[in-house]
Amino acid sequence: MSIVLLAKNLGLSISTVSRALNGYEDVSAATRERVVLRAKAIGYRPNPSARRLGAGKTLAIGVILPAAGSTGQAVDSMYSSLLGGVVTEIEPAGYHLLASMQAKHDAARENALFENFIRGGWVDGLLIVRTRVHDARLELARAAKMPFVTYGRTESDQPYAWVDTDNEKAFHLATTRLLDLGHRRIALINGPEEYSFAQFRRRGFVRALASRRLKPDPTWMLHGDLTEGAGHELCRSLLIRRPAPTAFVCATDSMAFGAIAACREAGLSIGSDVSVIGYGNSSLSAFCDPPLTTMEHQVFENGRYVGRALLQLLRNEIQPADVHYLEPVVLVPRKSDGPAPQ
Amino acid sequence: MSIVLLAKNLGLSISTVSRALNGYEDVSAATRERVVLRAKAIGYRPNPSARRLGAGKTLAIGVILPAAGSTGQAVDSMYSSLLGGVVTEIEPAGYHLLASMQAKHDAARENALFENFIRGGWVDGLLIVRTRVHDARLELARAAKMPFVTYGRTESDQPYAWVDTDNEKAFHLATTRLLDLGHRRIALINGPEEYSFAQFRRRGFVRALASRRLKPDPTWMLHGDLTEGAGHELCRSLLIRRPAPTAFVCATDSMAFGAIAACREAGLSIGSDVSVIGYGNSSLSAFCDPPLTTMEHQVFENGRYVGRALLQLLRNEIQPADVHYLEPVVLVPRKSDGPAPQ
DNA sequence: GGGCTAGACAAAAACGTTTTTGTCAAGCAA
DNA sequence: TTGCTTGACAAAAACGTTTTTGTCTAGCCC
Repeated sequence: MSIVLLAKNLGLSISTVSRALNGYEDVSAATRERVVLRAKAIGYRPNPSARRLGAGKTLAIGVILPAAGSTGQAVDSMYSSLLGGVVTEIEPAGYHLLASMQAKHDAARENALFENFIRGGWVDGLLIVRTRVHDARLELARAAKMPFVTYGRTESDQPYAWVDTDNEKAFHLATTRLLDLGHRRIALINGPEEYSFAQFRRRGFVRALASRRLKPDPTWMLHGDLTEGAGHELCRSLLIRRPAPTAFVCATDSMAFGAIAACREAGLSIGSDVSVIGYGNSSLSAFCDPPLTTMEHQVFENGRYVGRALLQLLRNEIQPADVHYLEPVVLVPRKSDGPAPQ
Repeated sequence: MSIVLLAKNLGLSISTVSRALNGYEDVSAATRERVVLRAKAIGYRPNPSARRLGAGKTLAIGVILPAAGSTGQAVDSMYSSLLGGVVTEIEPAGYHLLASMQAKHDAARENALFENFIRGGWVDGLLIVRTRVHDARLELARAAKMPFVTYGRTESDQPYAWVDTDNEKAFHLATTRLLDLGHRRIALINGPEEYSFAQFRRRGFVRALASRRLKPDPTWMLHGDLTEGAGHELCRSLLIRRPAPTAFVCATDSMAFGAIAACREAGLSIGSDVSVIGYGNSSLSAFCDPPLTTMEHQVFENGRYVGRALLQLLRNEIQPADVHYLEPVVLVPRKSDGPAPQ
C-alpha cells in the first residue's frame, strides 16, 4: 500500500503519483518534481512484484546455463564474465538477470525444459548461449514471441539477433600463422561439433589450408569436450600416428594445455619440435611454460554488448536483424609455436 | 485471467482451484485430482508475477557477483559452478536465481548498492559470497529481515547461516606437508586479507609452523589478487631475498601458476629446488608441468548445499544457526613439491 | 429437535502497481 | 455564447494470483 501512502502524503491521487514517477507527459513539471522529491525523502520503492503484474513485464532477462563437460557437474567458467557483462548493462535499466540451469540431458528433454522456462512467464527476454548448428531454441523462443539474443550464431532461415566472436577468422588466422611458419602437418583439436562455434573454427582451419592448396585430412580434425583431459587425449591419439602432426590448433586454452601435456609426455619440445595454439587468452596463458600463443577475445565486453542489445530489443528500438555483432579476435603470439621442424 | 478460465472450465470457484493446485487440505481429494488433471490438459501455468504479488513472495534468491581482479572487468570463474549448484537445487522448488553485479567501488558505495538491492523487494533470500572479515552485509540483511546464507564465514556476534571450505585446515595440511618434506623457509602467497578466507588460510599456515616451534616471518606472508600476475609478482619479490624461501603455499591454483612461472624464471626447478602448492584443484593442475600439488574442493557441491539451506531457511524449517557446513578439503599430491633442497 | 462440528466449496478482499478512461477548468476560435 | 481543445489531475479498471472469511450441508451427540 506504499504508493497509496505516498499519494496521501502528497495530497495527490495514486495515478498521478505513478505517472509522475514514470515520467509521463500529462503531469506538470512542478508536480513531478514534488513527487520525486517526496518519494526519495520518505524512501518509497515501488514493489517490483506489483510493478510486474501491473505492467505485464517481468523486468528480468533469462539465461540458461549449460552444464559443462561430460559430468555436467560444472558450468563453463567463461559464463561468469559473460553474465557479468550482461548484468552490468541491464542493471541500470532496472532489469535483472534470472539464471536457470540445464543439466545434461537428451536434446528433447532440454528443449522441453527450455520451453517450460520461457512459457512460464518469468522473463521478458532471453540470452541463448552455446548455440548449436541447428538450434531448436530459436524456434521455441520465436513461437513464444520472446525477444532473444544468441551468443553464437546458428543456422536459421529467419534473421535473429546474435553476438559472436569471429571464430572462423580466428582459426584462419592461427592456421595461416602455422603455415607461414612452415608447418604442413597441422591438426585441429576442436570442441563438440554440434556447437556452431566448432563449425566455424573448423571452417576457418579448412579455408586456411585450402588457400595453400593443402587438402585437409579429416582424420586430423578431431573434437571433444573443451577440457584439458580431452585435449590431452586427442593430442596423444594424433601423436602416435606416422607421420605425426607438427602443429595443433586447439579450440580452447584448456584443450591446448592438455595437448601440450601430451606433447611433453611424448618427449617433444613445445615451440620447436611441435607448435600449439590455443584460444581464449586465459589469464594463465601468459604464465605457463612456454607461454601460450593464443587468441584473445573479450567475454565481458561481449556480455555488455548482449545486454545493450536485449534492452533495445525490449524497447522495440531495434530489430533482431540489426543485432549482428561479430567480435574481431586478435592473435596473441607467444612461445608455444615456432618454425616447423625439418 | 487464466485461473478464471480454468475455474470456469471446471465449474469451480477460483479459490477452490487455487487451493487445489497448492495442495490445501480443505479441498477433497477427488476435486484436487480433477483440477490438477484439467490444469495439465489445458496447459495452465500460474502467472509468476501475479503469484508473487498475491503471496507476497518473489520466488527468487539473489546473489551479487563481486567483480574480480583490480580491473573489475571480470567475475571470478569459480562462481559459475557455485551458482550452477545453487540453481540445481532451488529450481525444482520453483525458485530462481537473480544475479546482480557489483563493480569495483569503495566499501561504502558497495554497501549502499547492496542495501538497495535487498530493500528493493526483488528476492526472498540471499546468497552472500566472498565474505570479508568484517562484513557489513550481514547487518544489512538482518536489518531487512532477509534470510541469507554466506559462502565463507565472517566475524559476527550473532549466529548466521554459512557454508565454507575448511581453509584453515587446508593450509595447515599443506604447510605441514612441506614441513614434513624438510622445508623450513616456507612463504605464504595469500589472497586479499580483507576477505575472511585469506585470514583462515593464514591462520592454518601460522598454526602449522607454530606446531613445529617455528616462528612465522610476517614478511614472508604476502597477499595480492587471486591471479597469476599477482602470484608471479609476489613470488618474484620473495625469491630475491636472502635466504630465499624453498617453498610456497598459494591461495589459489592461479597464484601458484604465477609463482611457478617466477621460480622458473629464476632458474629453479619446481619440485626439487623449490616446492609450490596451490589451492582449488583446477582442471589444469593435473596437466601442467610439473603437475600441481593442490587442494581439492567441491564448488558445485557447495553451491548445492547453499541452495538447500536457503530453501529450508525460507520455509522456516531450520534456523540460521543450524547451517554451519564446513567442507573438508583434501590434498591432492602431485609433483610440484618435494624434499627441501640441502 | 437443537446445537455443534467438520468438510467442501465459494465469495470477496488483498497484494501494489500500471493503464485506461473520465473529469474539470481554462483558453481559444467562430 | 457555444463548442472544441488542451493541460492537469482523479477515478476506476485491470493485472492474476493468494488468503481470509463466509456459507451451506451433512453428520453427530445429547
